[in-house]
Amino acid sequence: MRLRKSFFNRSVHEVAPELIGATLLFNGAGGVIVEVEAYHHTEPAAHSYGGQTPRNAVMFGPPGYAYVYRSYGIHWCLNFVCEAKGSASAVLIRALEPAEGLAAMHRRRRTADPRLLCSGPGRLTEALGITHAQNGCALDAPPFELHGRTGECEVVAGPRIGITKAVELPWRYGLKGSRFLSKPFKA
DNA sequence: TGGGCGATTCGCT
DNA sequence: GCGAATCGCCCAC
Repeated sequence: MRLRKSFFNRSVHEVAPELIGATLLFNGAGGVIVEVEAYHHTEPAAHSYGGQTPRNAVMFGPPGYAYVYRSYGIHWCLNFVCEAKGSASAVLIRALEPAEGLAAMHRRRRTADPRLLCSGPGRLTEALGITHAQNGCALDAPPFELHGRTGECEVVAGPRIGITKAVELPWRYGLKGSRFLSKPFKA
């Protein structure tokens, strides 16, 4: 089932685990979401924690849109804006299991190893061809295509990766046992 | 107005 | 394991 904007108009803590097993395509390239992290404006690791700036403005807008920011001056990271307008919460998409548009993704990533295509937030945006041009784009319209998961899947949770604030919050979610995680979950 | 630092990745040791 | 690449934001001067 195709995900509409209303899917995202709920608590980020409901949406994030439900995105595991969903399918994300961009211009026909992408795959199954196997790892995400939730960020909420009330918690200091979120970009929106300190209030609205030109960079994070999309986070303060309505849910169901893409927030894309530059990480370490090099990579692009893709988020889905959640909750009601002004809540400024989002889900960071961290890893996909590649499924569609494999040739294009291998070309953009310059690797033959399928596990290096989309296993990391910077890697998956490069594989799909997502940049700041997509900041503020609707998620329920081309070139984005999002489908809800079709069957049951086992979701595991743990602490988020690569942050220095609010490190203890277990807001990283993953597909149990997936070989395409950016890092394994602690057993 | 400038220096430090971050939701990262890659290559070399 | 460690450090470099590199851009925008933020806080201290």
